[in-house]
Amino acid sequence: MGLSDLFRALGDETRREILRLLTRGDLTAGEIADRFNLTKPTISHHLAVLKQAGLVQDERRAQYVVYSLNTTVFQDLAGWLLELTCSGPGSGRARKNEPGGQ
Amino acid sequence: MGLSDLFRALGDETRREILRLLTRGDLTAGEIADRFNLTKPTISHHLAVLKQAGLVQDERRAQYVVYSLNTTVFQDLAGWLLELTCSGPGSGRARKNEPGGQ
DNA sequence: CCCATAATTAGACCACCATCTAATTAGACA
DNA sequence: TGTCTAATTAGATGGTGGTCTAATTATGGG
Repeated sequence: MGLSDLFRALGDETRREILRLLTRGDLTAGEIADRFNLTKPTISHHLAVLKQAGLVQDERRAQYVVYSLNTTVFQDLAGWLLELTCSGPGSGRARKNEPGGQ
Repeated sequence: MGLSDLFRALGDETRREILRLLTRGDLTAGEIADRFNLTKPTISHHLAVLKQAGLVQDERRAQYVVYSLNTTVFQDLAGWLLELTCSGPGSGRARKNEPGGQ
C-alpha cells in the first residue's frame, strides 16, 4: 500500500527483472520461474511481494495463475518523484543556507 | 551506485523524510537529527545510506557537515521508470497473451 | 594545550528478508 | 475418486538493516 512497500519491492534485482519480463506480456508463475535460477517457491514469494506493493496483479486461469503489470502504481511513483523534485529549490528559489540560520 | 541501492535507500520512511527536508534547503547533520525522535548516530547512518545511494552530498563547513540533495540521481530514477513503462504494451501494442503461448 | 561541540565509527541486538526443502492446496481429467 | 501438474504455504537458515549506547575523530576557541 505505502511508498515503503513500493520502494522495498523495487529494491530487489530479481523483482525488477520480473517486472521487465511482464512489460513484454502476461506470464504464468511457472513461466516466470523458468527464467530464473531460483526455485518456484522463491519466485512465488517475490511475486507475492510485488503483488503486495501493487506492482502486479494475478488472475487464476484454469491450473495457471497469470501475472500482469499494474501500471497504475508507476504513476504514483512518478507523482512522488515530481512532488519531491518540484517543491524544492528550482520552483521557489532557495537561499544559500548558512548552518547557523534558524 | 546501482538501482538496488537507490530503491533500498528510498524504502525507508525516515530517509524519505530527510530528503523532503533537504528540498527546502541544505541542513547540517545536527539540524536534521533534531527533526526526528532518533539518536544522532542513527541519523548519521541514514545519511550515509543516502550518500552511498548518491541521493545526497555532504560538505564539511567548519565544525558542521552540511548535507544537500543530489538531484541528478532522480533523473536516473525517472529514466528507469520511463524505460520500463514505455518499452512494454502501450508503445508496441500488445497481444492478449494466452498462458500456453511459449 | 585543553575543553566543548559536532559528527561519525564500533559493537551489540532484534527484526526482517531472500532463499531453500518439504508439505499443502487448487484444478483438470481419465 | 485418484492422480498429475501448477502454485502456494510452512518452517528453517543465513544475511542484512535499523536502532541504541559507548567510544572515537574533527574542529574551533580560550
